[in-house]
Amino acid sequence: MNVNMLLENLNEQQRLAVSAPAQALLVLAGAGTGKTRVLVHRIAWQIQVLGCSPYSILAVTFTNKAAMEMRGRIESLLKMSLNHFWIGTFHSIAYRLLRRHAEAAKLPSNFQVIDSDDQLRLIKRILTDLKIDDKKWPANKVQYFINQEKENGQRALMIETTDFYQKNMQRFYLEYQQYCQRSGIVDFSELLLRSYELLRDNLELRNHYRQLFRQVHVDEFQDTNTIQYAWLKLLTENQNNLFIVGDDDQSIYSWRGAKVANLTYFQQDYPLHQFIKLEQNYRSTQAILTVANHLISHNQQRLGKTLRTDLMQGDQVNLYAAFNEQDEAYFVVEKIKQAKNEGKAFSDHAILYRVNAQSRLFEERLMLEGIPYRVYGGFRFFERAEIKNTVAYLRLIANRHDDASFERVVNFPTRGIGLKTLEIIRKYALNSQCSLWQAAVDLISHSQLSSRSITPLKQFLQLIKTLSDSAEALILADKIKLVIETSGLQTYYQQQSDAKTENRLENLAELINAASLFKVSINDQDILTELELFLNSIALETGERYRDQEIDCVQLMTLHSAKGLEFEQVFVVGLEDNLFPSSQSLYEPNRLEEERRLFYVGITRAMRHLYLSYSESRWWYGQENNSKPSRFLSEIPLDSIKEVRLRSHTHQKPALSAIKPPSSIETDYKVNQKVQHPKFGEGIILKIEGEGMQRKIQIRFEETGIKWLMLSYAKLT
DNA sequence: ACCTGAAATATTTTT
DNA sequence: TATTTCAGGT
Repeated sequence: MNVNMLLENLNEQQRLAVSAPAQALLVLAGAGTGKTRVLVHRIAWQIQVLGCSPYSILAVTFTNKAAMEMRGRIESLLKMSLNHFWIGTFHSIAYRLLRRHAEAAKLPSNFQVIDSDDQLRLIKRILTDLKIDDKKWPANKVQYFINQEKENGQRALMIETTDFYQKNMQRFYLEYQQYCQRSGIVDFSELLLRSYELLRDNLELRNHYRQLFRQVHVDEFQDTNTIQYAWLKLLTENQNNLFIVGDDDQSIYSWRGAKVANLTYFQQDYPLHQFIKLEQNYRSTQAILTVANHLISHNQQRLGKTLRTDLMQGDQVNLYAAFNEQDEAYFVVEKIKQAKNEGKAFSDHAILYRVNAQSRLFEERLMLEGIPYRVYGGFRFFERAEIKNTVAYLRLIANRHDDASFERVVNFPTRGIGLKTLEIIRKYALNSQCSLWQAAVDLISHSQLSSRSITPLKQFLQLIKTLSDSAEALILADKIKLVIETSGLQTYYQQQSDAKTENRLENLAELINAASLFKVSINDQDILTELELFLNSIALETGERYRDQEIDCVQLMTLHSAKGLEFEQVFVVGLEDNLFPSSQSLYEPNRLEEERRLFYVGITRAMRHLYLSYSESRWWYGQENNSKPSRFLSEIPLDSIKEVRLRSHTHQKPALSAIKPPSSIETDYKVNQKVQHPKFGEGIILKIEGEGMQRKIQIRFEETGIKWLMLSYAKLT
């Protein structure tokens, strides 16, 4: 391997980025411009040419998939195995840091990672213990609040507020925080916050890692949130060695706390950075890029860049107006069949939709035609109830004082331990500040339980004890097998043999399979058992990696999960107002821009052929609704799209004529004027900005507070 | 403890 | 519409 090999087949801009000296660098890379390629070659360059040790390179991504791909590509480029490379998601890197420095992070060495589902359950539990009315203070709102605060770097006691709502939320946050600390539980946002604090408060450690990492790389930087950026800054500030790749036009996670503004902050915080734009697109035809460029130019907040391609014009972008959602699915599947007959593979096709619920129609249609397909996202493997139940048993084996798991399976499968008994155990545990397990043990020995419930409870405790004893000598996969067989789960799922539960045993078998594939990293001098490591790792994984990827099948996914992927032929479906853009984003300019970026992401996934479709009516909430074509369609020049139909529906009215830009509002508004909004109610105008279609208006609503609205869409009276 | 049916509730997007 | 939660009966 020589230097030239790493630089050949790169364009000038890419080459500049790859061969730059170690310094702060921003690569603003449009869709399909070889972003990952640059990152991969850059890392290889540092190892090969600059002589960096693989351990001295940190690369962070947002998904496990991206991390795995990057690792694989570097490995095949360098032809060496880089097992303990610092490549991973923010969460998994944070986990690794905390694992190594648990004590310094003020965590018990056997701390447990919980997923958002577990987090919600825990919050519910805490709220009931506090005797809080869950109608007034819904657990998911509390969860959202806590995570949001953590992602902004705020601990409960750091929040300064006099607001009643916030005060209450703060109290719940504090309770939750204390509970987690007591029981060594770490949720997703805690991983980030805790590892930030670890580096912030620990000069020695911080310096160690600052010296270790010669360069820190971040993929999809536009998706970083406040705490992630703060963490990166701790590692790189004043060293000027942060290498970031991102695209502000593909920022689609602001609802999850991502701050596009971090791109701007980076430019301020690293004044010596180099700035490279990648605008040469290698993925899509001219026709597709024209549509993409036009669409995204409607966004106001952009750093600005335009994609170019040397590829041919290609087929026009197609638009199909379906008369209902079934017709839409029929159309898409027909097109896929046609392409297959012309020699294309099923896996060259992707159907992209706004919400997961839309997948069903396409699945039905594909199934009917006997076409293999794969749905990404949606129900995640490790979130299925049967998996979670098994995991709960495993967790109890690893740690009997895991209350969440205790609650989950103490009476599942049912063994005669009712709510009453459980209530007594909870109360006892709360009073004596001990775990539910300990409470159960104590209550039995003090014989403070009714004779009816004492036997099953004893049996349960005995079951867990026996399980952990006999599991001790077994390998991981066999441990899990033993649990499934002995706990009664297997019998339970065997008895439940309706169509829906049929897969459950298969899923359990898959869990055993996943365990047998699980590899413990040798590197970390861990005190944890293999089981504990496995349990933590599945909290951080979606289970995607254990799936079979060999089969040739049509790809179905949300627009969000399509980011980073590419397909020969792409269908973006359901392009209707209220669905895409979603009804919750229609009236707020920032959210509308994000929806537009989401559409932009969808369009730029296509290499050769792009089909857009909408339906004139759609079943929603069990009702048939007339739908309007998405306003985004009116932002694409008409001559760059071709209207298509199937031969069977020649009577259809032309689709393009239905697409009209929203009528501009003639009424003039003044500051301080009272207005009425269909969704938000009454309010007062605070500010008006912008001209024409881009005119924005700031209103204080009595109910919902201050909001920016797009005047041309706001339907004010 | 568990079953049943009615009523409420939910639909972004994910580590 | 589909799923989940809740109340009331056994």
